[in-house]
Amino acid sequence: MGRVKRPLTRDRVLRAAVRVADEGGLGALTMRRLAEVLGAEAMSLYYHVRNKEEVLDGVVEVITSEINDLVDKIDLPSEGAAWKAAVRTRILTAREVFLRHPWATGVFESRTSSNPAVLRYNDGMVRLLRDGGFTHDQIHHALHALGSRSLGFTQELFDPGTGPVTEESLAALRGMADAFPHLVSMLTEIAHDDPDSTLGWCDDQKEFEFGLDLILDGLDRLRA
Amino acid sequence: MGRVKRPLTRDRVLRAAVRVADEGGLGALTMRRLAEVLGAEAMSLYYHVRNKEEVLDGVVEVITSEINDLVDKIDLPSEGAAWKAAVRTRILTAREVFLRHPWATGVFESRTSSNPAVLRYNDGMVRLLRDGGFTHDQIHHALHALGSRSLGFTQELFDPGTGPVTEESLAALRGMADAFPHLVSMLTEIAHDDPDSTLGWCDDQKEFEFGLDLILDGLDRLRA
DNA sequence: ACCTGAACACCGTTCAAGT
DNA sequence: ACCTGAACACCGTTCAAGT
Repeated sequence: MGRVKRPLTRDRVLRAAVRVADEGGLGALTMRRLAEVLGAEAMSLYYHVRNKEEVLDGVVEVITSEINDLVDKIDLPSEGAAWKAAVRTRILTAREVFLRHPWATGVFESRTSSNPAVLRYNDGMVRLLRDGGFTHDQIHHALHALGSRSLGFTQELFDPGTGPVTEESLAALRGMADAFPHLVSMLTEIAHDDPDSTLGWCDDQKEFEFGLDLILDGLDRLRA
Repeated sequence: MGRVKRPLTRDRVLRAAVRVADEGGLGALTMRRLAEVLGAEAMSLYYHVRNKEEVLDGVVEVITSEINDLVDKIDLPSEGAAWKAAVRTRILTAREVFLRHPWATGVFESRTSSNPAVLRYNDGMVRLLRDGGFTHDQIHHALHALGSRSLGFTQELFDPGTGPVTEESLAALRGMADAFPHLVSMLTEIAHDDPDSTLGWCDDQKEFEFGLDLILDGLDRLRA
């Protein structure tokens, strides 16, 4: 934060990009704003990165490195049946990083990046599954089946509302009973079972773990 | 495509938006280009939609309606154990629509939309799972576990390359053996097993079905 | 009610020029 | 080698004005 103007580097640019997005969301991450926080002009950035795409690729690298730093510290057995707990912990640890940088999932989704950090993360995943006794072919399928869950986040399309369950939202729900009877039945029952839910309609973490365990259990059954 | 200038409507605007993206990708979908194909000025669009966000929300609605038209025609038993085949067919049918509009997954990912079309799709999904004997609570978990897979697409982060397996790509792979030993071992074995693969490293459809079946089998085991 | 022209505030990026 | 000022081509959007 000092007033002294350190020279720009690719690394400083990318770390600043994460900081800008942390503070103002992905929309705040413009080349001009990025230069501003670095005490430089927008055009100076182009000496260190080719274009904005490269900044976003770099952001993926920075975030994934943060994940790697955390998962590298995990010291759990992974031989045989222990693979599952090891992979589960790895993924839930990675997830913590996305909870700190909620805007980052969108960046990961927008590119199929295979930078060194992501490759290293996947390499560790292959190792754990290998320890579990899976064949290379099974591991390949497993990584595809996990998709973004492997890094700790999911794309939710079913979102019955993020706010808390209120009298208004319940009334709105009743109004849709004719058009979407099965959906409304389900949601009213869920709201009724947990009327004081301060978490809103769903507990993201619980749902993530449910889906993750479903897949891990399924994989475990495939082991030789 | 007659020369006659029909009046703009919200519906015409949204359908044109899908057409523009089909032809030039999501990047081509600008308000100015959209107006152009409709034979109007960009500013005229704002009489029918609030802003570009609403155009994108509308695109989700149009695409999901296309999906609903297809899945509504499916006539399969869904009582008891038959639920699985019914859901599987529904999802793979929805997937066909995204294969026709590959740019659309990005739009779905960028918003948690609950427009009427998406609600209707989910309503049908709840019905099928209900027929299968699941409780409302289980169905709720199931929809979260499926995530975007419920609509027929996944977010792939593990992508070892889209091109075909060539001598160059294999050489590049060998160069990474020190840094990512487990990953490289896996990929070389996969390439070796299927050396003439014209599909490239992975068959997207096969991987999608593998992951889908893993989840559906897992859910089936939860039924009362 | 429906559409438009001109204008504004913002992008990412190029290029020639500075030190 | 590193940084910058001015400028360009493009956005989405506002607003007053047309029919």
